[in-house]
Amino acid sequence: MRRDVFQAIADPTRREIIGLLAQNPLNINAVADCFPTSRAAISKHLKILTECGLVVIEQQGRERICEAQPEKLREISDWVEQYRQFWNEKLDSLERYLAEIQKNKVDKVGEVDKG
Amino acid sequence: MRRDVFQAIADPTRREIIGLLAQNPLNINAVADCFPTSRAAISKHLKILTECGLVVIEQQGRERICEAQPEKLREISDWVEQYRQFWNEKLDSLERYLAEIQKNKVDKVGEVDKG
DNA sequence: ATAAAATGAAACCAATCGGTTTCGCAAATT
DNA sequence: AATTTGCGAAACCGATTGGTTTCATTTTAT
Repeated sequence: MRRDVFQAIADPTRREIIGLLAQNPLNINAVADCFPTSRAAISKHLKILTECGLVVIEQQGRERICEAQPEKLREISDWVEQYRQFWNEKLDSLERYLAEIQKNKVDKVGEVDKG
Repeated sequence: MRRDVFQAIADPTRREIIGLLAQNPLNINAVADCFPTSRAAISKHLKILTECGLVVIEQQGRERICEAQPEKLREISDWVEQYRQFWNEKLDSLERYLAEIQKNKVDKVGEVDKG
């Protein structure tokens, strides 16, 4: 099944799994041991992660070794980064606004001093 | 309700709404007019987007103006970027590998020429 | 050969999701 | 004053989600 990376990382458990596998590859039971849920549930999460390419699984005898493919996160990164300029602009104008009211306050104080 | 930004951007329609509102603020009907779904459906999407802070809505008479707050995407950016170093490393080692087999190929050709 | 370990697959469940239609209400137009 | 516009809320629907338990299969260890 074709899977969406955005949908895959929507679940907090799956994000944790990625964080876990980014450190070192683990077999499915080892991953499941890190969570309070059942092995079957983790196995389903891993299936979703492999279906969108965030994880690859290699069969080794009776074990299946799961490895993170974090470069697939570039799709997310690309989407988010198209808005970075936009949000920087907004923060810049906020800073200008704050600087402006700060300036006015100083001016007011000056006036009081004068008056 | 407390909402998760990751879950909010999981839906493609909601990502489109963000893209739309990043250009200029629109009222709810104007947003809905950009999609084939009903106004009620879009309204629900906007509710989710406001609940996680990706959109703010300002009442103006009978209209409600929706504005994107893309700086909230920083949460996504921060999570993804923690893996960038990791995936750059992997790509680097892939490049080294490709360079290596390329070198071997050239060596082989040299051998053939010699033999 | 038998037992244990690692896993997939299937059946099931309640909750959530993304969608709809309908109704009602307040603000703006006529 | 009557009508139109913009919208929320509610009820409903089928599909999907995240979880479970149980069972079968394959590999490895005893």
